[in-house]
Amino acid sequence: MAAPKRLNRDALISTALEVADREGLDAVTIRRVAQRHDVTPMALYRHFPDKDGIFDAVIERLLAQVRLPEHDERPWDEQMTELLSGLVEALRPHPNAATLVFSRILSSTPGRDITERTLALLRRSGMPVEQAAETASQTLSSLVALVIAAPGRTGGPEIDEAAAAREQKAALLALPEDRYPHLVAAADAMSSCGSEALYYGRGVDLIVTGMRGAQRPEAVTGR
Amino acid sequence: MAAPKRLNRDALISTALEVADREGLDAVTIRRVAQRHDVTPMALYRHFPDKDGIFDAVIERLLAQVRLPEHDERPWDEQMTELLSGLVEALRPHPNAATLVFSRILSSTPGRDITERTLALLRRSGMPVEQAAETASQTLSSLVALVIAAPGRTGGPEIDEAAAAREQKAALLALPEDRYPHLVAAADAMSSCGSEALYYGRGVDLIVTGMRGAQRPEAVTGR
DNA sequence: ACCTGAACACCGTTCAAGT
DNA sequence: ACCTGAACACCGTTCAAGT
Repeated sequence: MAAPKRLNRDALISTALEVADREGLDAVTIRRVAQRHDVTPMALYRHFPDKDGIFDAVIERLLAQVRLPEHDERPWDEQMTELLSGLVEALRPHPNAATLVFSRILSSTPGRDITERTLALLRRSGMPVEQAAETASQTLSSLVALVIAAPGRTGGPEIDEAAAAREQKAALLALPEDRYPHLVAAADAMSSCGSEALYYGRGVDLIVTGMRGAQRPEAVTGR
Repeated sequence: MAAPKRLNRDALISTALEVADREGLDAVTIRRVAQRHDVTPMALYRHFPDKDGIFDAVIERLLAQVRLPEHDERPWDEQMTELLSGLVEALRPHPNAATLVFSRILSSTPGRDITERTLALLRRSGMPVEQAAETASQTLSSLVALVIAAPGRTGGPEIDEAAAAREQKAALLALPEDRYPHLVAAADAMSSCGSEALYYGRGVDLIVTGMRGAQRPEAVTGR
């Protein structure tokens, strides 16, 4: 008879994600995840090839939450906005884990689906294949960056987020005002999101507007 | 008499950066850097408070290379393009280290200078302070993302870059064409930069065009 | 099939010395 | 002032076993 398996892959992924959310990516260790399940570190190797495999699974889960917009006759930029907003929504709750997406979009199935759709919409907008590929790549990584570097985030363990934001703000306000007038004036907005909805809404708009501009060559400056 | 100091802070930073470039960020360890200078790990603690201090110094050096454009009467978007291109040029040779920039732009002097100038140009474009702060934050992190996730980069140790690109391309070409028609068609462009100059030039344009669009409300869709 | 246990080659960092 | 040495509490991972 098979031994009753005590370990569950999905639960392990959840634990890894929780640890990442609460204490940062560096706190996610095989030994720590194992401990939370009252199991030897080596037990995890039944479910993942190695530590990176755990991260792969975490990202796959996050990206799988993204719902692709229905195929319909709406303008491409409207659908693009919906698609990209979906990606942002999926990553927002997990800014620490988001870093892992950079190297993994094309190696997970849901990531490939998102990329495929982005490419499709860019092609529909009139872009040649090569430029669409470049733009898709730039776009998706930029959105990940938006989540990682959202004002108020330190990138660290994030024990007390509000305190970190206050500290950040104080540091900016303490800057010499003659050298950093704008940084001092924007201390508040640079150290915490007034409205996350607005921050991400505008972030997506920045990109989509840039895409639209690429379709109107006269708007592009070049270098 | 003071003992002749064998260790040099700048040289240590160079070593850290070299290791990062060649073998990835994870390969940068205090012990490894120390070993390259024929010194005990503890010797480094004379020059840096801890490991993170080494990373801080690495990023400070990279960002210090960015030359801010002269103050002149050219249009804001032209100056912005120059500024952002300068940042990209500084980071391009060090994609592995670039990840560290996210959490450090505002905590290094050159990073603050870059951010201050970005804010100034956005304000000059007509943006209100809060939006300028948001946009500056989004812009700078997006450019970092461009470097980190440039087609052809795996994010890993990068032993053989060309081989990794070929492998990536083969993986894309092996995808089912009915489900991923665009991904298959764009396999080449998704797995390596045809022209890095074009990739980064268009990347900067994407952002700057997005900024211009924020000044023309009718171009913004919203959500 | 699923998990354990001991071991190996690494980490960052503290503390107490040496010269 | 500058560096060493031993030690501590961690890592990921291999190998060989237990049930």
